[in-house]
Amino acid sequence: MDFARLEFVIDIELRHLAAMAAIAEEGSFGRAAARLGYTQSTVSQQIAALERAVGGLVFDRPGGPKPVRLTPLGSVVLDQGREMLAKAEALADAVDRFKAGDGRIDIGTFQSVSNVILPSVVRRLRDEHPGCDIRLSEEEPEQPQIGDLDLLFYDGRIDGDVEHIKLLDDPYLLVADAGTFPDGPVPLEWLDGAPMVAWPLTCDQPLMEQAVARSGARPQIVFRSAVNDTLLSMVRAGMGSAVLPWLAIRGAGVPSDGRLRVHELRPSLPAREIYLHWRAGRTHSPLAGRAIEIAVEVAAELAPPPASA
Amino acid sequence: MDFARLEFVIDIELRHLAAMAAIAEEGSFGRAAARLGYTQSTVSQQIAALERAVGGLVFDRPGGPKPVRLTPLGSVVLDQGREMLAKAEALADAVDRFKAGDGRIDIGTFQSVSNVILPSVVRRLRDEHPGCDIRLSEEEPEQPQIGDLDLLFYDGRIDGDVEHIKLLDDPYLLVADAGTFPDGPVPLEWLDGAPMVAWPLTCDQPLMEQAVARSGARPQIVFRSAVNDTLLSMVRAGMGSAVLPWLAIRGAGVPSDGRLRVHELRPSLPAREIYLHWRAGRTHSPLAGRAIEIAVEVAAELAPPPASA
DNA sequence: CGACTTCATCGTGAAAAGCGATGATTTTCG
DNA sequence: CGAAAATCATCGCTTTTCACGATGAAGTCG
Repeated sequence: MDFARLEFVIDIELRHLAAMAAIAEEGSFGRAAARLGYTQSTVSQQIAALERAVGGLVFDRPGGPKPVRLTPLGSVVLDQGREMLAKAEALADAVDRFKAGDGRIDIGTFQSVSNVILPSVVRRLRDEHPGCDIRLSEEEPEQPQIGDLDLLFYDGRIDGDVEHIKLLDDPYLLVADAGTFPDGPVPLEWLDGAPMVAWPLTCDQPLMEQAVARSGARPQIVFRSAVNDTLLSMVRAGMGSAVLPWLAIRGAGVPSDGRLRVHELRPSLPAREIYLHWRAGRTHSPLAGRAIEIAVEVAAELAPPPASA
Repeated sequence: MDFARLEFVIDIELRHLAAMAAIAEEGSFGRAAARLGYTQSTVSQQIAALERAVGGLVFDRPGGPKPVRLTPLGSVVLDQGREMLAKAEALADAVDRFKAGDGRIDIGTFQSVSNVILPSVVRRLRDEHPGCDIRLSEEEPEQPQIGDLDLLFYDGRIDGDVEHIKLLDDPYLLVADAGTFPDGPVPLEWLDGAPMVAWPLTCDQPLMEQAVARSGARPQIVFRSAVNDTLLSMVRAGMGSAVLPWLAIRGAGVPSDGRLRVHELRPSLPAREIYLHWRAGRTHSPLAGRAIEIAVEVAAELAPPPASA
């Protein structure tokens, strides 16, 4: 922006333009003053200041009961001034809308994480703030970056200057074709050597597989895919079992699936933790603040009973 | 205009928005202050005032050498604020252009009056101010009205609250077919009973005809038209003579015409007076002021020698 | 931990805003 | 023609705001 060009405009005050507009409509300094809640002398001085700023008279004052009239310069100033006032009103409106919670919010979501949570959050947010502009981005770099996002869902901690809140613990469960294992909890060691399908080694997946390995079981990963439905189809096809977080299983509608069985693991694996992140030290928009609250609510409602299957 | 909506916006100053924009670009209050010619503490207080006005922080100040960043609210305010600043610049530009003489001017001209003067005035005005917007209107009510015109040419005085300047005396001359009269001045009484063509009875025409009548001569008006070329064609065709102002004769190119002769009248008739009018008490635009000067110049150059033919 | 950078705050003097009262000028009306 | 009314400008006056310089508080970096 070129600030040199603003040299004398900087002295123009919106108050003065508003006074000028009121005078132009009323035809009198005094009536304009009454309308604006000033005294006549104040308005007189405001116009004097404006005329000093633009370097010329903006009204001809005939004196007596004749209405004042815009000078040609005054017409120019008022034309442009009205546009400035319109922009000022637009600013006020935008600020009001922003405070009311409308506005834009950028949310990052990664991988299969929160394909259950996020839709509910978006739904409630849109219901509360029909005018809001919600943007989602699902990128998957090596290290998730908060970048310019307002909020970022991720199943793990993020380094950088970031604050976070844990939304829920998402326990790992075993999904297997009916008949593979007897109903009920499955000991972790049964997975040793078992054919399994699994997610790619991103996000929490490496940690989970390390936990399995630490228990001594060495399953045989026969297929990796990030697509849950594909994995579950493979399970149904007898290709192998899968250890998936509860959210992913629920999201795919497994409990109502005839061929699939869901088993708890014994001992249970460390649950995947779902976090919501945002940049530290940044002031939230009202919308972002509300989104965090909603995400916590949704997570609480979704939270699996500690030990049910 | 709705002034109630401006309640809190009225407290926003362009200075503060300019400071905000500079800070957003520089990333620092201090550098922005240096750029704007303020001290850091002043800029700090300006932003504080702006934040008071919009009711929320517009920058996050991380402290230390980290650059300050816009809050979400700040983004909203700055987006709108930049538009306000752009309008402010537009105002400054418009005022500058106006002062430089660009802008609009409305000029009224009546009847055949000033079909010689006005083109030269317009030409010079346009040469000096290529960007100017010149509007001419040629209306002919019973009483010419200044209305919203900046300038009004008329061959007589106008009542109302009007100032004026006399541009020139436009003497009446006799135009006749070659051979009708001997070369040289023609006594007014020779017109008694003579066939003549003439303008309609508007503007100065009635006054002129009354002057002729007062001299005792009673010419016979055989045709009236406001179109000079038509009148002169009739003179050429032997239909009759014409008493026309010098400007009209000059405008039609008569002196270079083979069949027509131009005679002075003895005694001469009171010259038609060409005035330029404008509303009293109204401040001129620079363009209007210059137009008046140019009109006077043009008139002076056109002024006929007192007694030549 | 100390040097450095950054913004906030404090105190001060000057400037300006806004007010009420008064003045000057013009129109209107008796 | 003169009195009344209406209008904007101006003059003190008080309160607020502006801008400054100096100092303080908080963070980063070596």
